[in-house]
Amino acid sequence: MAGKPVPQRQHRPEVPEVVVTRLPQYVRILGRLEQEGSEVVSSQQLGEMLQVTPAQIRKDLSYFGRFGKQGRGYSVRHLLEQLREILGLDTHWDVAVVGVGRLGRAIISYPGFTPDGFRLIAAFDANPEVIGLQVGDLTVDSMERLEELFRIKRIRIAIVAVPVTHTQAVVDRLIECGVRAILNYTPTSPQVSKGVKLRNIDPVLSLQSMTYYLT
Amino acid sequence: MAGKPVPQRQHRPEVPEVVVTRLPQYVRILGRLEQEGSEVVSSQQLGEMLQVTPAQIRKDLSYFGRFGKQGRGYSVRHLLEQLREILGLDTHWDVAVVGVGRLGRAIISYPGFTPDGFRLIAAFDANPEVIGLQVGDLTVDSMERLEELFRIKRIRIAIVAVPVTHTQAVVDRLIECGVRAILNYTPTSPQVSKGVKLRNIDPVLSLQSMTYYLT
DNA sequence: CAGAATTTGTGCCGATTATCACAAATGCCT
DNA sequence: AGGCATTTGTGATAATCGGCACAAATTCTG
Repeated sequence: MAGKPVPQRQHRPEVPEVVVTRLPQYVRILGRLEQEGSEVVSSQQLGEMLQVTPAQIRKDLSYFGRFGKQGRGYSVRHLLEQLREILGLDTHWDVAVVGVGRLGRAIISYPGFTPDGFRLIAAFDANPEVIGLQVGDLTVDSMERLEELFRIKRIRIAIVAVPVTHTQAVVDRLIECGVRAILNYTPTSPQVSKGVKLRNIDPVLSLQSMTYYLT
Repeated sequence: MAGKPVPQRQHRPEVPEVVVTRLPQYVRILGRLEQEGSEVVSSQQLGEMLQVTPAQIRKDLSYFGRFGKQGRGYSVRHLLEQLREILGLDTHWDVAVVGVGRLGRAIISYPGFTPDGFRLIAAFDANPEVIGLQVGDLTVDSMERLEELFRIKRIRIAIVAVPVTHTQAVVDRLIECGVRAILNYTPTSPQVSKGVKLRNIDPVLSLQSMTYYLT
């Protein structure tokens, strides 16, 4: 009866998921350093900037190779390049938004995804009043065209911002047509099959866990 | 020289922070169950709904007391009540938003905070074109009134959605006038002093950690 | 060029976190 | 009432994760 929850499959089983979640932060800092013209950086310096121990940074990086030089540190440009490749950020990713309510519109209009290599190329909604609307530089498609377009355009990443009652159904449809990464803005954590990655953006949960410390 | 990163202070040192972050999820599910009229629930059932092991739920709850009944489970209503009290969700919290750009406006208009007991009662921006504007049912105040209003209204929770370059300065000002919990929407992780809680909402980092598994 | 100063990569260990497994308590059924 | 089925709370154990500390490699300094 139980149905013990199965842990999410690891892409490369030897790399813990926590490590993977830290890599983008390294990428971001390195990007900033490169902008500023830094050529070399030590785990010490990175650690101060990110508020983690230098040892952790070195250990994290060691899962993927040996990028540093003893006595010197890491080449900013080289490490950045390597990490971007490891994370698959050396190419552009096509992303579609499902649900174009207030939240969906804000997401589409948010200019922060594009510079990081994520291209919003489609948006879907069930509401006839929204379908056909121009939002940002996207035209909202009907939910009926979802399967068709995801398949044709080979979209692997979706952002979900539908009403909470529809979340699971939408997620199921997305997975069915090849989506492997879902950024979920609804206040639920839908079930996803093995091999599908899910990240929840849930500001209310964040607030509610902080109030504990305010009492 | 290092400056070893100090771990954030624990409110009740014996309760791990991971446990606290799970409690709001329990609250949410229990709320739904109460709505549906369930009177009793077992850790087994809760675990299935949340995709965690029943043992974890029981262990988590055991940090705060003994809420269940052997052979029966937990009273939905009672457990919900207790958890809401533990998290400080039995009262309303006043919250202010700093930064009323596109993102700030979306946050203010988002209807999801209010039902969970968070009242957005003020909004601030530095841009003269935005100050005085009506957003939702708030009027945007000047940044110059920030200290004044936070102090008078005893606001302890702030949502930050300012340009990334201003984040640290704004956070410092907020802490200076008594804010103890910050929900940060900017793509940085500002430094906060001991005793101040910070949660970052950073969808780009989430996307970037998922692409690792798509390669 | 020799010695001092850095800094990496990693084996090892300690801390934290999750899970197991079972005694004790309760409810249910006949 | 008695036996069986459930389910909690928790001590013990296992798995995961973070950090120390040091050899090896490199740079710097005079």
